Amino acid sequence: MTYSSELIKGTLKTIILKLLADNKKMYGYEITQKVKELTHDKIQITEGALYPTLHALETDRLVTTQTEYIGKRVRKYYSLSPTGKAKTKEKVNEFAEFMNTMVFLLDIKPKTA
Amino acid sequence: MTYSSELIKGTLKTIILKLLADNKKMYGYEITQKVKELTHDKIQITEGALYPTLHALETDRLVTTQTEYIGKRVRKYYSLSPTGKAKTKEKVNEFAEFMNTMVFLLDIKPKTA
DNA sequence: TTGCTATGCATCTGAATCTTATGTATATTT
DNA sequence: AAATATACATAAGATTCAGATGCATAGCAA
Repeated sequence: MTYSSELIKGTLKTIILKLLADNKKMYGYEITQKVKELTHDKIQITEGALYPTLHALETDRLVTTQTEYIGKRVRKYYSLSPTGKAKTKEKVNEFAEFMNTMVFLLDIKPKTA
Repeated sequence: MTYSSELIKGTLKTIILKLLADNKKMYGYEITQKVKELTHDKIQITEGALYPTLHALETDRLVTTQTEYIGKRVRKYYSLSPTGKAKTKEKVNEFAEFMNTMVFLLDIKPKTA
């Protein structure tokens, strides 16, 4: 099962930033695998969504990059800049608030675990 | 304060369906005002987003419509069809699950009210 | 050794969904 | 009389994502 793609919209950037905040440096492919793993395949980040987003984060100076070679294969690592760290908190907080609003609007009962 | 628009993406249809599930029949303008009111202006539905969405719901047979005249002014009421009611539960549940996934992914602490 | 799968980067076309602007018209308030 | 609120709607443009495609290296199984 995968969430209908429309739900992911608007959260991708936040997810990526949060992963980078927790892992110091990660490369693109690693991010897709980590999200797959953490969400038990419920969220799959496609490459067509991932790379443009990473490039946008770089353009906005929220991440810095360093290229490494594993054998002959290129690997591009992304790390949060100080601005990026601040932005991450901001985006995560905003999403948390948004969730509270939606819980109220949609009258969602908390899970009795 | 208003949530950054990207967050709303993908949830608009769900919000509208849920409102109709709670209110039997509503017209477009009423929906925008109700959402504004319930969210204390944090979510604002623009007309450019609302009407195409309502028309899409009608095309998909999730809602039925009835036109009324208030004086000389047209008012178009929307009501959920049986299919629409089922779809509403489906969408709300999906969003609830999505939120659980995101809470875990983003490591969001529940609010201590 | 050949082919399949995984790793790893990237771009492009198209679809979906939203914002902003515009348009029309009636009703109410100042 | 003018401004604001109510009420519908569409159109152009921006954003953002999925799916397809492309290139290349690496590992594993037949």
